[in-house]
Amino acid sequence: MRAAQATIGALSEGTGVNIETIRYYERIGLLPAPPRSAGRHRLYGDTHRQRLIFIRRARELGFSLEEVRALLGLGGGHDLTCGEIRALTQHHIAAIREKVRDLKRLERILSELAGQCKADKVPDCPILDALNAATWRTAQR
Amino acid sequence: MRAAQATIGALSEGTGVNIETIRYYERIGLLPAPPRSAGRHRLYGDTHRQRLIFIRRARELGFSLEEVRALLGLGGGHDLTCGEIRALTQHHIAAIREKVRDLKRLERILSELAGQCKADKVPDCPILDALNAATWRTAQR
DNA sequence: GCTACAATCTGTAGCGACTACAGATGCAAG
DNA sequence: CTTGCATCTGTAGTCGCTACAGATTGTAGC
Repeated sequence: MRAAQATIGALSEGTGVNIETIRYYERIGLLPAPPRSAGRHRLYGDTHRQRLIFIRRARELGFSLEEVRALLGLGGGHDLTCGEIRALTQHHIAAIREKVRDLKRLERILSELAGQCKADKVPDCPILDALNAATWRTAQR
Repeated sequence: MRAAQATIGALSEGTGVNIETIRYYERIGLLPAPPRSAGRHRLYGDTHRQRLIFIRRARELGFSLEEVRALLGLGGGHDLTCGEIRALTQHHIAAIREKVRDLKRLERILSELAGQCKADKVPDCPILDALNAATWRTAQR
């Protein structure tokens, strides 16, 4: 383990998290405030780096910042049990599946509309027509 | 055609667009300001209703408000050609496909992690373990 | 030591697309 | 006329950052 003391720039470089975002995470209490240099510059150690990487990975998996907060055990005293984390995850999976369904339906509709465009030869645009007439109608939300 | 003059509440009811959202669309110039009653209440006609439904449908298809503005021909004088609209649409389709791919990858990873949870019997949580160790790593963005 | 110049600091405002108030009016039924 | 809902304007909040401005600090070359 090298670099026990990293500046915010080095941490950003090393984790792939934007500098502004790191400060933002500190402000909202996700990342603990690190010690400072004589001139008030932040100096991060390995625990901070690991925590930040954890946050980034959880974000990549689609957890919201509030959920990350819960996963980190910052939510009012007690850590989540494994069962609670599993429930949270499965809730996510369901949401993702629904979103995939929605997007696929959208893609199909848009593809059909685009397919009706005969390369600038038609007088009026079938896509605008569809937006005005809407025989397709997406499901109610 | 009934109800040549609808209040904002009736319009909202009839189109499925929130009252606040209707006022918001007016404020940003997507929906023209309607005439008012003696007491400054908005009174909408059929053209407004049709326009609002057009906006809602375009939004349902994933067009941004700026794109809707373009589709409506509000973007600085000239309307979009059919070819431009088609290009816009196909750009969307590509973006949607990419999002679907990302979400499916996410779903697969989360499902695998959730599957490793053996219903509260294991000592430590495999999901948290994964967030800390991250052998899976999602692709760089 | 001095001078550049880069990095970091704090604080605030902006993004998209709404949503949620507060506090003041208007309107329609009984 | 009163009651109570609808609507009005204006502003602030949401989420997860991102982008400044303007002031300091850290560092490398001379």
